[in-house]
Amino acid sequence: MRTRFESLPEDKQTRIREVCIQEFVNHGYEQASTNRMTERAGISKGLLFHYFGSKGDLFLYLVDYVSGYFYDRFLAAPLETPGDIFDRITFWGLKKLQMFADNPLYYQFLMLAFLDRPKDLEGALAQRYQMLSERGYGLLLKDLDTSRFREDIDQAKAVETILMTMDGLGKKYMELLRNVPDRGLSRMEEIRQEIEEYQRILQVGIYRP
Amino acid sequence: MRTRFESLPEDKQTRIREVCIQEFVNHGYEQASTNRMTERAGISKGLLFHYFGSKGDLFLYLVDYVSGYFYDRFLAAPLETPGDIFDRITFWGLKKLQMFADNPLYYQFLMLAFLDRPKDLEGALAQRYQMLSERGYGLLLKDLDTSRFREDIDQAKAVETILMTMDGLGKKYMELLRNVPDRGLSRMEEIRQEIEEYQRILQVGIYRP
Amino acid sequence: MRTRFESLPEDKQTRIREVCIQEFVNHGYEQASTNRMTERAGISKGLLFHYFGSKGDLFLYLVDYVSGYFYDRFLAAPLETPGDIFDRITFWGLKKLQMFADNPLYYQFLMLAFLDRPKDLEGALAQRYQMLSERGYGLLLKDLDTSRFREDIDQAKAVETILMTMDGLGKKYMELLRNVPDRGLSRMEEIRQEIEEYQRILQVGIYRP
Amino acid sequence: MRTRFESLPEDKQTRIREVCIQEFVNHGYEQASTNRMTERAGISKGLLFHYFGSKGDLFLYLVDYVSGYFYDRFLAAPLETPGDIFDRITFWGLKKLQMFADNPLYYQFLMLAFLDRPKDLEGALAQRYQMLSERGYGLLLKDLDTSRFREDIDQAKAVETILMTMDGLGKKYMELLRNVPDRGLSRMEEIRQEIEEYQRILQVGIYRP
DNA sequence: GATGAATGAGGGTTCATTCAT
DNA sequence: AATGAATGAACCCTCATTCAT
Repeated sequence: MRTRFESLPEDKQTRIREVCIQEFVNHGYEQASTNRMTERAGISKGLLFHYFGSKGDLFLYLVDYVSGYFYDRFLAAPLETPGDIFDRITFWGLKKLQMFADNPLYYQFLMLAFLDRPKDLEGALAQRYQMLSERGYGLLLKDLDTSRFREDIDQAKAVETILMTMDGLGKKYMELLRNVPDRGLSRMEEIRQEIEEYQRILQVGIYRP
Repeated sequence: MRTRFESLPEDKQTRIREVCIQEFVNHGYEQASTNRMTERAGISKGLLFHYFGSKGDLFLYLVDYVSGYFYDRFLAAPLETPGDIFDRITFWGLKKLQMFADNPLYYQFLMLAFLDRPKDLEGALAQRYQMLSERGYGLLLKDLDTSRFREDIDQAKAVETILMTMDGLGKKYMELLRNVPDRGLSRMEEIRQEIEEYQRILQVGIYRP
Repeated sequence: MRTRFESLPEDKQTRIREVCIQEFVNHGYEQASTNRMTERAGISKGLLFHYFGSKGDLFLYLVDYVSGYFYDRFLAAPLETPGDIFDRITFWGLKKLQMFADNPLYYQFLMLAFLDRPKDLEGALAQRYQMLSERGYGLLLKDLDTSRFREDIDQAKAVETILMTMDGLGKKYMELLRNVPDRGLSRMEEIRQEIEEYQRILQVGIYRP
Repeated sequence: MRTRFESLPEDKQTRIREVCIQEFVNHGYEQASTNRMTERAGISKGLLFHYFGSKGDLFLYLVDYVSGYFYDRFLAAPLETPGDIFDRITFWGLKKLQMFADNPLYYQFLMLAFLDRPKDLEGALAQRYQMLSERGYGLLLKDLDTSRFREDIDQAKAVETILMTMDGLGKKYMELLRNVPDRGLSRMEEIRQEIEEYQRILQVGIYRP
């Protein structure tokens, strides 16, 4: 069942979406102004509410749209990476980088929506986050092969160490891409090598045996 | 040179500060209302502006105050921890936990100020963050003893791996403290042991030799 | 000459009418929303205006429809009640009760239209009220037989005393029916007896001779 | 404890009150516009809310003010009318007429507030109505002397007959005063005589013995 | 120093109505 | 006949800030 908005010509939809996402990313949910949105999109105040009903529903629509956008492009393929946890995480980390590089605006919007959740929409967003997580990150830890792990360490903590390091790396690359976005995916191979060095450090340890 | 505000009786200063910090923490910078602050502090609207000039200046004053508060209590002492990088980081991580446990409201306020920087105050806050960082975290990596590190790994990356893991751990504990604040520092010893297990994993590595 | 609306299939007409009347009764004329009406009736916004031209015209159409509805069922038969003024008024009062019980929604709508007249429609409604009154209530006082009245009292005032008492009673019963609508007409005989007691009091007077 | 508004110069208070009451009487609670009020009172939009907080609170303030106005002038004196129920009711009925004649605008405002209670304020208004009623009308039926009543009629119904007739009369006079307000209290004596004729009719009855 | 009355732009949202399709 | 996108004024209310007292 198409919503009112989705029945619009594609280019108009796109223009309105970009304007609204930009406004949300620039000012945050509460501080974003529907007035500015309509001005910049060149439509009347009333029309935005004709389409979406309320600021909150507009936000949720955009979350769904952007989630779908990334899902189709990056997440739809099942996570069938062979190999151990390091391989899987590399695969997943690079996917996130690709998503960011592909559309930094959209990616920032999702981060805003999922990490700085506006209070009013907490419930609705938590649910969406859950769903999207399960389709991606969540599968990472299923059926994990830890046969090569040392036996004298806490295995759960070992896994968490890997995850924390990779989270930190992800944040670092994201920051870098945000500040020098034009280099985009061109560094991808370079980054992959860097990740591998970090993984090797985790594998063999830092101290001499 | 004392500001107008600092010439007030200490208890009145304190009351006003607590009310304002609470309001900022509860609503964020933009959503915080100076009207509510004056109402709750029991002073007139005009007076707040008489003291601080503007909402932004009030915020910066509070950032400086809270920074000073923590600096005096936790950061002033030089970082003379003996031992290698792991020891230093443990020392630093526990300090952050202590700061949170000592005054969760102030800690949250600083996190708000430094991590979700309000656009208008971006510059002023970045500068303050820089200064505070250098006095604490920054010293961590000075004159680092890496003599026990393996030679076949990238040393800078090894250090960063440690830092990233410890950042992740810090976030985890902070979350825990926020949700179960009454346990407070009582778990400190427990946490120290947990940190050491993580460090051991980093030291010896995850895979069997 | 059939209006556009009246050329519609009967069931569609009915659905639209019920929805609109309900909306007017629930919210009053000004607060009633044509948007909600079209949503609930399952027709487009434009169509309502295609049929009725404006909110005001829609309201007047409904007034006419409901007036006609009651007129056909309850008022068309000439008021040929034999007997004196008391008999006639009893007859008329019971009619009003029947009208309410027959269709409380319609009855409330007419009360809204005629007693809380929306400012914009004041003139048009006053005229309609006049017409409907004359066909019902108005006939009540034509060719009145007052031969049994005392001679030492003002006859016009005596008649008005009866009318005012009966109006008061009517309001009381209406309130009762609204609050306990399911009992509906079942109390009709009981009410008739009550009315007769009031009339007897008026006939013989309150004080001892 | 004076409210913000009550600390204003008396003439400014009066101007604002009259403007707001007029607006409420002209358009009803929901349809009344705070924008129009501030325009006509010559104050800024924000100021009205600075004084009263919300449209609803403004309305309740006005209800209290007008209630107090009438209470001081007409209701404060205890209802010590000697004589029977007819005397009491005459006394009370004339009071209401005086109240209307004294300030028709205020009187209409109270009728609006108490009889067409805005839904949002239902509770607060019901409570105020209760209190005002008890101080006036409510006392009417206390310690009633019905010793001169006939014994063959239902006494409760007899009392109610009187009340209903007088209500009807009250409404009639009110209507008349509204349409010819300039005559005001000048007809008071005339009206008193008319009331007495109605009461005599009720006392002796309409039919010949 | 201290007050709080005063401002007016801007917030999200609803509304009856129009008109190209 | 029927649609629903489109309008823009108006709604109540909040805001940080100013300034005469």
